[in-house]
Amino acid sequence: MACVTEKTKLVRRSLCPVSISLEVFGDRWSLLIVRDLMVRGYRRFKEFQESGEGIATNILSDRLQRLEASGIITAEAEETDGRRVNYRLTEKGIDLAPVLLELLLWGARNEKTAAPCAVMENMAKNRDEVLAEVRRRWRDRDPTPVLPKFESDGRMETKRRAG
Amino acid sequence: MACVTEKTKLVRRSLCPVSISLEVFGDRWSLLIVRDLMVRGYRRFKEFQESGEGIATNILSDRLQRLEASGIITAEAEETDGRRVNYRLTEKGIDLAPVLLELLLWGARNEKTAAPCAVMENMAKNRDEVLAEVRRRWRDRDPTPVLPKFESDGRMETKRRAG
DNA sequence: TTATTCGCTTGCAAATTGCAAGTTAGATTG
DNA sequence: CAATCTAACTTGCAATTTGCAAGCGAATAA
Repeated sequence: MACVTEKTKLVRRSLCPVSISLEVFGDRWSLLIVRDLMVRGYRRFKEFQESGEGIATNILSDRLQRLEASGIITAEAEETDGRRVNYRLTEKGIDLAPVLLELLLWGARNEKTAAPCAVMENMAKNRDEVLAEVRRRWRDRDPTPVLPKFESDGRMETKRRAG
Repeated sequence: MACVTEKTKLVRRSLCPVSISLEVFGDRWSLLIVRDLMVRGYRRFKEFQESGEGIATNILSDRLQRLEASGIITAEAEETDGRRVNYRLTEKGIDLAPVLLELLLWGARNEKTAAPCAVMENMAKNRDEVLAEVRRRWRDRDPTPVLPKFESDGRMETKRRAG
């Protein structure tokens, strides 16, 4: 029982790979950031912030740090502008491509989204090609989006307390 | 702007399939429950509760309800014992098998887990067969685990506040 | 030098999770 | 039949995390 000099708490968990994976990114924001890096070609804080998902800056900052600590991304200041930080997926991070692709396909098939059906079906039929292309763009540092950004239709879903 | 008679709040989100998927199960507990149904053959509240992940009963209950509301699982009282509720993945739920499999493989490859490497490599090489088997067991209501339960090694990772 | 931009950080409120005890209904036991 | 046990939650409250919006400090532009 090591007594560590950090704020800590008793943690109980299994060593199942799914469980371990979910400890790394078992929250919605982390995988959305990975998506933005992998699929949309985003690199910078401001881009993630404006991704259309409504992430708060403190959460974004926290998640970027966690992803970096987990070895999924790296952060590097731009040489021409020291204020700018460019984030990039690591090999470990790009290895999440199949997870992201399956999430994408599941969502497109089972929920209402703005993704064109034909595009999704094509991706489902050509998983290997898609994954290879994602990896090529990552290797070549090509920021071209794999898919466009599917905006919300501008209508906000509002809910209100009864009464 | 529909005014609903429920507790609600302004929600802003994109219509990207990944984002939508993560709204359904972008928390660690939901996917762990799906794993237990899909991989371990669990059906009952008590089984999930005792899965070794340390889920609190209120969270378990809440997540089961949400998964049911999302159409991912169904809940049915047992005929021989009306206290018992059997949960089962729907077609929509079993369609998450590729997501779970990729999570499993990513975890096994990139993190320290208790999964035997040979088993994981074999699964990675035979994704289609694995997915077919998972679906067959689901269709036949065969609760045989696809994989054993990877226990924590009995040692609890404890942390304590400084001082 | 002032103004703008970038990537955070901060203070506080709201929401969610976690803990452990409690409740209710169904089943079993004696 | 009453007492006891079991299954699936529910509850009250504390701890933690998320969300909002303003603020900060460093780098760059004008």
